[in-house]
Amino acid sequence: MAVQACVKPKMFDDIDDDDEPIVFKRSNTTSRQNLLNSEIKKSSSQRHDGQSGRQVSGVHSSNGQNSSAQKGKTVPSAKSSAVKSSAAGPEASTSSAKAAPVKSPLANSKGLPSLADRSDHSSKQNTSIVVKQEKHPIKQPAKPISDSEDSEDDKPLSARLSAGLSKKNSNNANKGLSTPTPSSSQAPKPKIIVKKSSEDSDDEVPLSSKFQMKSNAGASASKSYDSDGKKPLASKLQQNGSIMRVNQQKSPTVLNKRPLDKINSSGQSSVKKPKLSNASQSIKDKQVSVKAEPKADDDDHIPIAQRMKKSGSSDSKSLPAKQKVTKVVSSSFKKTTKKSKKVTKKSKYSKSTKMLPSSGEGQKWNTLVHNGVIFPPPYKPHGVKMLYKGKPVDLTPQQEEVATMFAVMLDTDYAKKDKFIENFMNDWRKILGRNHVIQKFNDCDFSPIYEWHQNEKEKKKQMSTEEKKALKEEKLKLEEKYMWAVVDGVKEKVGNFRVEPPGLFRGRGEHPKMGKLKRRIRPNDITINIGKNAPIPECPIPGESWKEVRHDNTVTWLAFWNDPINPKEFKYVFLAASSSLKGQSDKEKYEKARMLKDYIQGIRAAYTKDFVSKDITKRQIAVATYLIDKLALRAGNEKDDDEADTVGCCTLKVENVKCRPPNKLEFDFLGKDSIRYNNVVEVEIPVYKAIGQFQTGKGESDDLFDKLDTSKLNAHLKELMPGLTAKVFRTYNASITLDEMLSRDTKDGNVGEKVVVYQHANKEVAIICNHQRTISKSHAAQMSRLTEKIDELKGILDGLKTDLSRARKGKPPLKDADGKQKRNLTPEALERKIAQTDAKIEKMERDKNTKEDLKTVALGTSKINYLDPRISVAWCKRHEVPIEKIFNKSLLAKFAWAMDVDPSFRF
DNA sequence: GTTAAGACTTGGTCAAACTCCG
DNA sequence: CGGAGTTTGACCAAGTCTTAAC
Repeated sequence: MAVQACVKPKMFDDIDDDDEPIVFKRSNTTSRQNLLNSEIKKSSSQRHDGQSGRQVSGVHSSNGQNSSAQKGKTVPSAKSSAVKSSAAGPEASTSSAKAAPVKSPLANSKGLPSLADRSDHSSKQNTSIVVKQEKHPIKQPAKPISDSEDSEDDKPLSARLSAGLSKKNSNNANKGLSTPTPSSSQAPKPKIIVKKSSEDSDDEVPLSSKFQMKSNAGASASKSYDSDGKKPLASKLQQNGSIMRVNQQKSPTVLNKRPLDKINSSGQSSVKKPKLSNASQSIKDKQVSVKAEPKADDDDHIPIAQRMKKSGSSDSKSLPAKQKVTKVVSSSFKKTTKKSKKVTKKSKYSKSTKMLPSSGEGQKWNTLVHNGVIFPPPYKPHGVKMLYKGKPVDLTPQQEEVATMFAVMLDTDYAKKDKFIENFMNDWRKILGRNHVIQKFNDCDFSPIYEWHQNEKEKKKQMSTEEKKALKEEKLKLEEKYMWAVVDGVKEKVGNFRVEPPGLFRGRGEHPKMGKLKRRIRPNDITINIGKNAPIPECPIPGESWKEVRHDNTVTWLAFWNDPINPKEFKYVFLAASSSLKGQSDKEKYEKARMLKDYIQGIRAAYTKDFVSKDITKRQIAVATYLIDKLALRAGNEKDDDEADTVGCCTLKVENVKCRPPNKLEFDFLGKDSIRYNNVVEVEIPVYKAIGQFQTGKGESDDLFDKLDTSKLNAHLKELMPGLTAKVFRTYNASITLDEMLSRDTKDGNVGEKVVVYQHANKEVAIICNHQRTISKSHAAQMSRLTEKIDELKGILDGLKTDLSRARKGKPPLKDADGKQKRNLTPEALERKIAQTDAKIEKMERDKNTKEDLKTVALGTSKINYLDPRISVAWCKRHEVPIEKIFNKSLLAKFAWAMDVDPSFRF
């Protein structure tokens, strides 16, 4: 039973072979196994969860481990899946089937992206440690077709399916690199590894990711499906927000949550090690240990709501029926697990733990090796002279550099803003010197530089493909060493290893500092954080040196410098999103949100009660919490005067909320990034009244919640549930909405139709979170082009219909627009053509509507930050939708930790 | 209890890369 | 092959939240 351990050795090969896309499928067998695996995993991972992965294996995260195990078992099923698919769903199968063949060829060449990669990595890594390996090939069934990604939402477009195949194969590519190292826990000595990796190129696959695919996963835990559990907030739905909300309402539920019951069932005591659910658990544990022992026991002070949950909470999920099945097995596994765990533990347990404060110290890593950061190249003067009062002006390179920064922005809105110009001129004047000929902005003519720049851009564009490629390779060569770090022996991608180049600050909204010169950052501005025994990165600029070198393993940053615009703030260099460090905290974030599911009822009941509390502070907290819950508002920290004037819940001003009798509220304010939030919502009468009370006697620009700020609010939330803060509600509401919509709206159908359901849910979440994007400049043109095309098709359709009726009477078709005689077709052929044209028109209209519909909605943000990827992965497995249709390459890498979730997982 | 510092997540934009289509 | 359209990923700003300091 080494199960946990890890490794999955050579999957790579296997995978490669297949190349096919991965479809998740679940078969009974599989599921069982999954369960098992999951259990295992859980136990192991969970517990340490934080650390789990890495430590244990040394290499990867827990996932890895599991995966291996699973793989073995799983495989069979997987394979079958392919087959099955056909059997299974009529339509679906077709698509998949089709796809598969096609793809494979491609695949070979490139390899499957994500999966392959992952596997690869894993294998390598594992090696080191390895415990068991089984390899099996997991195969992946058919590849998906990529559908066209269209985004259509609502409509069933059958069409889309067809589209595509393609696309994404390319992704992959990477392969190997991984070099994983063994390392593990303690020993830090990685270097070797590092290098290797670089070779590989790219892969981005995070180690952790590697595994994945399997189907299984923590079944037990996951299971919860409950319908009851989720309770939707009625709220969201209800809103009708003017913005665009759909109105749906789901009121239902909420009422009771099953929590209690379920929870209990699980039986926690035993839980401890064996299966923790994950993060949440870990969190709990930590807390407990740290501060709280007491807590656990005494609930007294804990709010009711909380208490309910206490016990079971996280585990609750696990319990359900499914387990039973598994159980037997599981038990045995557990044992194993445990053992292994122990081992593991030793090594790492302490280590990585996440950041939860409680757990002792927040150590994030044991060894950290990296090469520092790379600086932008020095400025190269172009010598193009700008005009001042119509005459060319000589500028020093430094002066020219700043002038050029402005010149290249001539065609942006920034260049037209007074504040921007003022700040720019102030900083530029400092460089020009007091007596410089250039004094007034209005006498400046930057156009020669602007044109020079446009010209350069054009030249670049005109370069041949080879030239571009060569340039790219050169850059890669230069940057390669900075792209990776080795954390506890595992090679991980670095996120932003390039130091920000100098430029003019582009604040969003009406930022008081826009246009200020963001000066060049030098080594002397940079603090490096690296393992104690690791070699200190060489400073890339000869003759200069780092400001400081630290060895702080309680933080995750590799380097930082003070923001030149706001010296009190820092710019950090972190690992990429695909790293296991980030993955772990991501997972913890979602586990916390899932925990909220068990408390939410109590919390809602509590704040509802406080809407009429005599204590005004309580009332404000209640109403604010309600708004955060129902409208997914952000907390709203206080801001300084030298920042854009935006607000969140706690900083709402009286003028931002208008009461619309009888019980509606209109919100209108600028939120994060100065994105406008404008929504009319129907609220409970007590809330409506309370808002009115908060407004009375205040001026328009006074704070609506004068007794409140985010720290008070969060302190209160923490009393309701451990670790609860305002932002958790956004995550919770987004994920629960996705989960519910998917389970409610997914119908039998082909892959394309299912993807539409997903996109529709995704859009709903984006609307709830107010994720907007600016309408593309060419939107109007694109729309009218679509309309034109549709009209053209309609004209053709009419012509065909005329021809058809003539043909039926035995007459020849009319001449076409050019006066040429058309071919004489049979009525049947014409009918066929008419049907085709009809379908085409329909699809285009759907596309057009979708496009209009989504012109201001950004779907990506919620997918990246708010939707628990396990919901998507499990849904894909349940419905045989290839995960690649939902997640692109980078998302697959980022969510590697979620890939082995059990198909029955529900948020 | 407030403020400040510090660390990390969230978010929109834009240009490059890629896909589609004629 | 070329251009329009779409998607991706880099970029870096702007939030949230915790903890340390007064």
